[in-house]
Amino acid sequence: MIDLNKGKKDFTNFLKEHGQRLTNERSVVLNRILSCAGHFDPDSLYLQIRQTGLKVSRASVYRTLTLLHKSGFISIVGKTDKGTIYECTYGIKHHDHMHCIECGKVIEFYSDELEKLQEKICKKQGFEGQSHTLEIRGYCAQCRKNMK
Amino acid sequence: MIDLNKGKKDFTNFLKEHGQRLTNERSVVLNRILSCAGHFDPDSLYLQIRQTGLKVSRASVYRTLTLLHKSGFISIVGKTDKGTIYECTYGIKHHDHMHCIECGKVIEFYSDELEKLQEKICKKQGFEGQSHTLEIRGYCAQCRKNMK
DNA sequence: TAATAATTGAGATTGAGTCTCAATAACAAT
DNA sequence: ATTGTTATTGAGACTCAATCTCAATTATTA
Repeated sequence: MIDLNKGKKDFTNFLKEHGQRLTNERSVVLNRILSCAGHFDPDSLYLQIRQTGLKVSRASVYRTLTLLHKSGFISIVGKTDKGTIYECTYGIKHHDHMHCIECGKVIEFYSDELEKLQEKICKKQGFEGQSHTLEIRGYCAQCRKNMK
Repeated sequence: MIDLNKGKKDFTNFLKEHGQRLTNERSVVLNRILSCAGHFDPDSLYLQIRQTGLKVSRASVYRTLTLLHKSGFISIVGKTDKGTIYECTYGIKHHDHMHCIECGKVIEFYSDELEKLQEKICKKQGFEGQSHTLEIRGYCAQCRKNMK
């Protein structure tokens, strides 16, 4: 379970470092995101917040998402015709994915060696990596067996 | 160098399989994409085509890009405030991407070490990798400089 | 050549996301 | 606490990439 208070504190610190303030509106958005892990898009988030009776404008939701993105609390998973899809990455252990083309199974994996190699590659370019997405598509062990 | 004729033939085949036709407009767009490798966005592509004196409407450019995407000739690298960024993947050697959160710049890179490590990781899982996508998000050298 | 079906283009339309700016809220200093 | 300073908010206007419309056009099939 994610520690809401720690989240709030960490976000406040990030804001302070940039001469910005933790307002009620930002707090509302942050809480909503931390408490319902998973993917979301800005407009749905806005509607959800409004449904709970809280008042945060669309503009503020968008502005807060930009801040949360820059601070690394959330990351962009992709963009669809319904808009940007974000996911909460705060307090979530990073992992990558293998995706079986045959059966659709998704295997999560983590490799420290891989992480370090990526860092090394970034450094070479003067690039400061914040997050990444790696998806390997292919055939899982089970499906490979079945093919033979 | 990319074989324009082979490209045309392959695209025609794809279209035929879907009961569609290779028109002059589609041909113009295809040629433009195959002959200038690299990243591009739909509107710039449209303007480039118009500059050469050829007449293809914006709508057709967008429609053709959708087709080329579905047929695997091009793939989406990312989205910026200037629109979707595509890249030609037909006959192009594989590479991965770094995406600057600040300015939207996309840096291509290739690391043999990385490819081999991924293979090794797959093997451990009994997974047979066919293709992959890696996007590292963060800040490019230029933007990091500007931040200071 | 005629019939059929896909395609085009100009401009209207959509919709995610941004911007404006006066009103308001948070913070720092006294 | 009060005041001054500065960041933030919200409603709605605005932007602009992308899609849709539909009559005119073009490619294919019979």
